[in-house]
Amino acid sequence: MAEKDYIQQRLDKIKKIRESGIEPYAYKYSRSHTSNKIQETFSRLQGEEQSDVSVGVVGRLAAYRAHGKTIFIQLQDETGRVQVYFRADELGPERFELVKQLDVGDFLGAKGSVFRTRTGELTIRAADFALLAKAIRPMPEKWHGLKDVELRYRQRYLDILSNEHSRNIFMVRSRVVKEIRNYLDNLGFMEVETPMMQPLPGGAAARPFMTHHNALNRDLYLRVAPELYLKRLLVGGFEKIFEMNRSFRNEGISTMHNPEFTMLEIYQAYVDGNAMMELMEKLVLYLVKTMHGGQTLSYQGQDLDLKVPWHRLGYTDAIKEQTGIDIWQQTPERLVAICQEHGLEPPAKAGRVELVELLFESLVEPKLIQPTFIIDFPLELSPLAKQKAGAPDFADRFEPYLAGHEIANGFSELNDPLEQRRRFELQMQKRAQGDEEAQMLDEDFIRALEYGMPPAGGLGIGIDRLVMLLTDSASIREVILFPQLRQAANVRNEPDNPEKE
RNA sequence: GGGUGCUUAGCUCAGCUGGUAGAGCAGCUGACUCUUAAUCAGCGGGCCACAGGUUCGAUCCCUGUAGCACCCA
Repeated sequence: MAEKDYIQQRLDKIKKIRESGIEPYAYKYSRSHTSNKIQETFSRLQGEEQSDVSVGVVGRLAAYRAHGKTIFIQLQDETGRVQVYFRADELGPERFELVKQLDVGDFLGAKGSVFRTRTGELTIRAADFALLAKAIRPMPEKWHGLKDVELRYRQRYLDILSNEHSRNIFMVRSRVVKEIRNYLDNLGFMEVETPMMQPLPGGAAARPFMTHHNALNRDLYLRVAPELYLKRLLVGGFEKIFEMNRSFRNEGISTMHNPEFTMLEIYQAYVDGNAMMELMEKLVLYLVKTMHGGQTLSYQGQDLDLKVPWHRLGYTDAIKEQTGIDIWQQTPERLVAICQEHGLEPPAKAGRVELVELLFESLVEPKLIQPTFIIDFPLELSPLAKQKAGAPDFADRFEPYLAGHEIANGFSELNDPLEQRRRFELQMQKRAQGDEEAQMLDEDFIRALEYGMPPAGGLGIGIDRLVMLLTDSASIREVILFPQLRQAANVRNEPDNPEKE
């Protein structure tokens, strides 16, 4: 049946219901038990036994089974489903007629005693009920749910109401975020909020979104990272801080990238990157234990063992393991040849470090299945990290990899203002040469460093990717409630008139 | 950015070598006072993503566009 006919049928029902003196969009209903509470509280009921108390439940009508003068429905609330039983002889003809006007998708409240049916299901025998909200569109298929990936993302409400798996992912996500806050709180970290709208987008190699503030008449950028503001707070004397919130990168969309994503950044004064590595591995192990009860995780058919300490492997050594070559001993021409031998096509103007980076991302990353910290990154790729002691071309920096994906990034924070200025200047040179991801010199940040920043370790964790691991999700879109999509071809409310009030 | 695939009823999906489309769920009508994807009988529902082309004739073949998915850079 055509969509408009469904809606017309429902509208006709609403008219009929209103004519009988009932408002189909109620204000409230008094609930005494959630669905799962019904199961817990009355599990002892046996045989013909019936509860002497009356309970009130609410939810969306999820299943409707009519048998002449009796009707069974299932109400779905956030905790699960509970069955409600309507009898014509107990409700009277008028009330029973209203039950017949109900559709799957409507919100209802019902009151009555609890009993167990012949088939053993705990059921509420409705003494009274109320329509709370009438749905005028048909729900997704009751058995298969909503399968169409595009619809699942565009109309996520349908996905979470009809697919338990999706619903569960977002409940896990919520718990992960909560447990992280808990964990850090217990360690004495303070949560802070720094600007998402920044005059200069700093803290990561990424292209920003730009916006404009009318009253100030100035361009602002959505942050690509909170890093430079959090470090200003270290200057200010806060010693253990974190921020867990959105950052924005104006880049491609993929199974691992959404333009807006959630990042946790943690900074601790007077420690170095090693302390942050330990914090990282212990935090993840804690989450896995809390969520899954063990120290292993199954992700996309791979078993990951999160026991600490995780493997540490040097950046250079990691490439050597995969290629057998010490990359720093090779000429750029030789590096291009090595790339090509592995089926890679380096961009024409790629310099030495870009070639090395390409080799690392293509040949090493996918092999890093079990938890591994890659350490000692090339300094040129790490403009905000402190040099490695005794190895000035390398940074005291690490990235943990799980299942072939980078899930965090951290280092001993560079706190030498002169060295930081030099690094920014190198970035600006790259920028002048056309590298749009190179970082911009932030004078205000340098000035803060000039007042003195304590030595500190910093760590940034991609929360979306972490949730992917913990929920065995193959795409970042599965763990973001409303992922960014292209404009649908057939949407009706196109925002060509955003001024409507 | 490149390649491959998908798009058919509100939803889940069939549709052969080109001959104007099917099922289940959902819906409507009727039967049914303990059902569990209730059952039984009947009925309705389609811009076959969109725009062109080839053809006597296109859901099907070709080209383009859009969205989505996967792979590659």
